[in-house]
Amino acid sequence: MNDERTANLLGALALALTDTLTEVTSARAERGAAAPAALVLVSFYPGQSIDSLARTLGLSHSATVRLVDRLAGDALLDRRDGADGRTTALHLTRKGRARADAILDERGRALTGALGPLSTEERAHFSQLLEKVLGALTRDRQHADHICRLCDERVCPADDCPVECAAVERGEA
Amino acid sequence: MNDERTANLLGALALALTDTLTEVTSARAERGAAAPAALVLVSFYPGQSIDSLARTLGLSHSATVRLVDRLAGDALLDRRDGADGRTTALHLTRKGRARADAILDERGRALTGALGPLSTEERAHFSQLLEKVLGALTRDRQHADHICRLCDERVCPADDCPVECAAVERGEA
DNA sequence: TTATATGTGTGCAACATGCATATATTGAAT
DNA sequence: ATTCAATATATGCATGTTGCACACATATAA
Repeated sequence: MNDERTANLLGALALALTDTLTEVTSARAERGAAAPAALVLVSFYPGQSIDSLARTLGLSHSATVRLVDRLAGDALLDRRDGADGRTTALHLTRKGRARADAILDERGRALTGALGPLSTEERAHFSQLLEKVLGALTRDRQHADHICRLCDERVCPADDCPVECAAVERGEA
Repeated sequence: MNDERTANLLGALALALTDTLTEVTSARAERGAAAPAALVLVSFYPGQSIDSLARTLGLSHSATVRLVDRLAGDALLDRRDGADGRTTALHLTRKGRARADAILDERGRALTGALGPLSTEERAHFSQLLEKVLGALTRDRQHADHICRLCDERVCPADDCPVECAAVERGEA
């Protein structure tokens, strides 16, 4: 077989899917490319600080402050007092939670649709292959969080996630 | 099996790969996210007009004019006279060709690396599954070109490309 | 010849982003 | 207890990419 061609197909699929997902998720939070991920992350990890969010998003601190400004301006999230006097605890509003859910639903719909042409057996095998590739790709904890920044942890819990598991392994070593 | 989880893994992989590929390719043409694709497209389809490039990139016309300005300013491509008096024919300079090659090489390296954990048999199967998903994803000719905007046609010629083939099928219908 | 469509380029404003910096709070060392 | 470095948040500013509206040139059709 031609590995280079397989690699190229993989690249094309990644690009095509990311295009679609960006389109679909950004439509629900029109505040830049990172906005949907921010909502999803705060939804699953409420009380998170801006700095922690910045690291997971892969944005600078100041860019994240501005992003939070915009989302708070849209009444999608609140800044509350953190345990530490310096930190801010981010929480979604009711409206923000609805947006986060919509983002995850649309994303899930698009991705499930992409699996449409595969049979049940093929999907099972595809899943195994995806797990292998994903696990090997993961560099460390922070990278893992970044990769999973748009993941739906309702259907893919952390203890069963190949990316999370790889991060834990790397962390122990 | 859990389809939603498989879908989620697919989304995570697409995101992780696109992050890496964007990083790797943008490092060779630091003129915005679309710059690497522009170089690759002009490399495989020299003489192309700005409008055609804009449609394939999915950018507005004016944004593409500016992108071409920047790339020409970096001496990566030339504007020549087109057959039509209105159109510009885009051609890469020697330097631009070298960049396009570097972009494709780095992209290929990253993607081939991602396939590392798979056995020969697994890669062959993976390839088949990717083809099915990609083909079904393709909407029309223009979408096909957009999906393949960073593809290495040296290793994945159009007559053997599932995306191209799907576009042709759709076009005939 | 006139009207319409197509292709290119520019003025302008909007937007997201990073760097440098200011300020406040925490924790550790003296 | 005081001082100093580290941490967290926020802001001023500059940069870079983008789209819209528009101007202009060229081609095509009526």
